Amino acid sequence: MSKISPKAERRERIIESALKIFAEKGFQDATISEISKAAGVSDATVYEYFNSKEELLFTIPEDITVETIRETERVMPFLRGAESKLRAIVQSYVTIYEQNPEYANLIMLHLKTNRNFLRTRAFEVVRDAARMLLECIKEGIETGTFRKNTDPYLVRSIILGTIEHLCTRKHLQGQPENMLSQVDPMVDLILSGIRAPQEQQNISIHLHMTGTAKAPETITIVPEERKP
Amino acid sequence: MSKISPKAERRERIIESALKIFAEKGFQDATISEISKAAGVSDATVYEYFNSKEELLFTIPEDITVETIRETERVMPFLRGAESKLRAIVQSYVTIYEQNPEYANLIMLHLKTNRNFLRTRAFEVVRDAARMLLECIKEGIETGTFRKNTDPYLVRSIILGTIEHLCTRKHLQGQPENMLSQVDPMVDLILSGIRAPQEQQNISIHLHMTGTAKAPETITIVPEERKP
Amino acid sequence: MSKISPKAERRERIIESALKIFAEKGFQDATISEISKAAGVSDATVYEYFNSKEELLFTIPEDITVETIRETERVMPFLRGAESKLRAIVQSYVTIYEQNPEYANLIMLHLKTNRNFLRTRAFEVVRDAARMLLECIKEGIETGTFRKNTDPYLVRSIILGTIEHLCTRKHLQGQPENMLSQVDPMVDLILSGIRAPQEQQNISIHLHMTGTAKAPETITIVPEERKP
Amino acid sequence: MSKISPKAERRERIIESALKIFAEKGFQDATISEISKAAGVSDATVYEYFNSKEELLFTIPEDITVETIRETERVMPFLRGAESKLRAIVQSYVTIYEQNPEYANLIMLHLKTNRNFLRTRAFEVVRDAARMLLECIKEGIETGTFRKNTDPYLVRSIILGTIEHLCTRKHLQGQPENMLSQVDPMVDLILSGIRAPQEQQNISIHLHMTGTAKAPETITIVPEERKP
DNA sequence: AATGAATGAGGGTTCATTCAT
DNA sequence: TATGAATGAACCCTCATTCAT
Repeated sequence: MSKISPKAERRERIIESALKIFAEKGFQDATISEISKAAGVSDATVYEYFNSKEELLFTIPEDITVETIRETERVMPFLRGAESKLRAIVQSYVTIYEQNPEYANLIMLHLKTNRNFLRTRAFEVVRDAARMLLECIKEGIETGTFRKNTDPYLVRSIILGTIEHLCTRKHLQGQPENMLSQVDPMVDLILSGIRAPQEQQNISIHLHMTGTAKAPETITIVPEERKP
Repeated sequence: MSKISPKAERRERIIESALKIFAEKGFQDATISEISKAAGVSDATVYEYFNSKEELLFTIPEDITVETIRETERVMPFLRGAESKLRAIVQSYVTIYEQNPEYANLIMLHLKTNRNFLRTRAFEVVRDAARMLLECIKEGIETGTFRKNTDPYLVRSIILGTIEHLCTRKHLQGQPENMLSQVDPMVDLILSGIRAPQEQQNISIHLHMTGTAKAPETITIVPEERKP
Repeated sequence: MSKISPKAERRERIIESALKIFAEKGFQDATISEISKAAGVSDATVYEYFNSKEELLFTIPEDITVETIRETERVMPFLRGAESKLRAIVQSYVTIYEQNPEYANLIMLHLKTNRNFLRTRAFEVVRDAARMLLECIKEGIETGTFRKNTDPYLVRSIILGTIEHLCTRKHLQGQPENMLSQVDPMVDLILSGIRAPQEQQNISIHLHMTGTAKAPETITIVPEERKP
Repeated sequence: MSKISPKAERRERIIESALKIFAEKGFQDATISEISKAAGVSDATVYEYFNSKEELLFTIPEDITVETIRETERVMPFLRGAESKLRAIVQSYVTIYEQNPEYANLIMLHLKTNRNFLRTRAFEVVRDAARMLLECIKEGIETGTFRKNTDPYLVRSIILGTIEHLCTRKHLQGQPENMLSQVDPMVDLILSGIRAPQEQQNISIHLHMTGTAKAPETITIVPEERKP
């Protein structure tokens, strides 16, 4: 039924070529000529669809970003508890980047540091996603899952920063090979850091002072020796 | 007594101008003309000191990076315990970036994602610093301060990623105003996430004095001395 | 009927301007700006047609060289005897240079000594022409027209060297005014130098009629058969 | 006795370096910096001795040219006959070029086609040499050694052109290996071409017609048909 | 709607030459 | 006298963008 219009298809081809080439060479070192050739159209045709090289750049992440975020948002309601949600969001982020290396490359190496990108529709979606993460952290705090004095903004920065760092590192230096395997350790670590202290960790010691002896003036607690 | 040679002084001026302008406009959008004008020299003079625009770019972080890292390394021996060291390193990183906003800008927005920068002398120093951080984490694991199953590389990524994220965010969006104030919460959070469980240190002791003896006025908990 | 495409026409104009200007100022002192202006196009347009200044330089002689050489080759089959051929070739060379002074200038003053020109398609044609000349000399030797011990390579060097010298001299010092008038004397001189001695053709015959018999009406001198 | 002044020695070093480098790379592609470095002096020092890069270029051939020409001139009076002189001059030319390959290279590839070189003191010497050659040819004509109708200018062009061609070819293409071995064949060839016809080549045939017949009115010499 | 062709605008880089020391 | 240091003046080349067809 949904016949793709040849025009939309052409547009798509241009975007794909642009993604590939921008990711490989960066915005400045990529040329329209190169992109149009890869897309099988003329330079001028690129300008039929996009007003400028930069507009083309900024259009690339739109679809994929929007799509993925929407998907994640759709899953959210089915998850219970801040921890599960947080884990799901992180998983979602990393999955996108792992499955779309060129997209990841473009975002991490070329768009994230572009001032004009901040004024972009695509970036708004990114901002939405970041907000979702923030809400989730706040929820955890409110429900008592996370420490009361947790700074949700800081936690978000830690999460996003870590993902970005891993992703950038992977694309520049080839490590880590598989980012997805890092998700659980990373989330575990952060959750450990912000989880509210659990009751069972508090030990009550009942001292029954039998006899008439004076209570000791000093109680020395000697931690068990750690075996090296 | 050590009069600064006019040549070194000129060189310094060029580097400073370049830092300012590269940070403001990025590598590609900055022109040698602009930089040379800002430094009060001619275009050709820039090329007397640096072989190319890119060499100029890569020379900028050298001094400041080297200097700061060395300083941090000098402090290390005086610190006891992985936690203190880790905190000091983070503090050191953030201090540089906080005190040299243009340098931070250049690193975070323009150099971090530059493939050629990886082959740079300045980057080697950066790598050294990252290694120092890693060693510190490993030390914490070995001495039992941190969990045995901690992945030191992941922890490092979390730390560096967070710093980078905060820094990038500050330079693109103006927040957080003061990164230094984030150091302690951030380190606390991460340490909480990787600290080995030490019941003795976290437990609440409820003394129910059921006898007739007088309650002691002071209970001193003396942790056993840690052997260095 | 065959309307010249405007593109080819533009290209032609650029080549003509380049010829003029390169001939006048030499390769290094000519600028693309100058050439493009003379051709009535922009600098960038020159680069639409030629990849570099040097490529433009090397393209210039292509057409004219190829064309003339081919023409000379076409005439060859109609000529009988090495001497006639040799004379025709020299005539052909000199005619080109006489009729295309700028081309001559470019070749003699700027291309002949250019190392990279040796790797050029145009130069291959030049080499072909030189080979044709060589073959012709060899033919003369084989057929006995020229001395057996003639070194064909030397003869060729003499011929080409002379033409080049005359041409260079004309363009630098204005003399000789008309090179074509030098062709016959030059060829005569060289032929005299390499022609096989043929006593029969040069001898004076003195007839002293001392008897009363009737003289024959025809005396046929039969040159001794030459052993191949 | 003749202590070389250190200044003259410096000057000499600069000239030698310049010869080497100009010959190797050509005038335009050689840099003063390169030359001064090779000479062990500073750029500025080069300008103490020579007013410009071009002046330096033109100064190079002076000494060697003057010296060689003078030497040849000194030998001339001891030679008898135009042929001997002509041969000596050619020999002299070729010897210089053979023994000073860099000098030959410079002259043939870089100076010979330089318009400004014509206004040079060094070129005057070259002109003198050419005049000497011309005189020698004229002498041969006057003394009857060479044909009366010989064009001395053309002969000179043939001689100089051949030498130049051989020399250029050697430096660009490596052939001929040894130019000196070409001197005799070349001179022989040219002399054969211009030598006045010798008496002994006229053969007298005495026909003794016995009988009473009338002498023939016409003797036709029919050269045998050449088989194609 | 698509494009072949053209170009304006601009930037990095080089180097002969100068001059204060 | 020698030079380290500085630079003015150019030039080649690139490419995003436009526009007539």
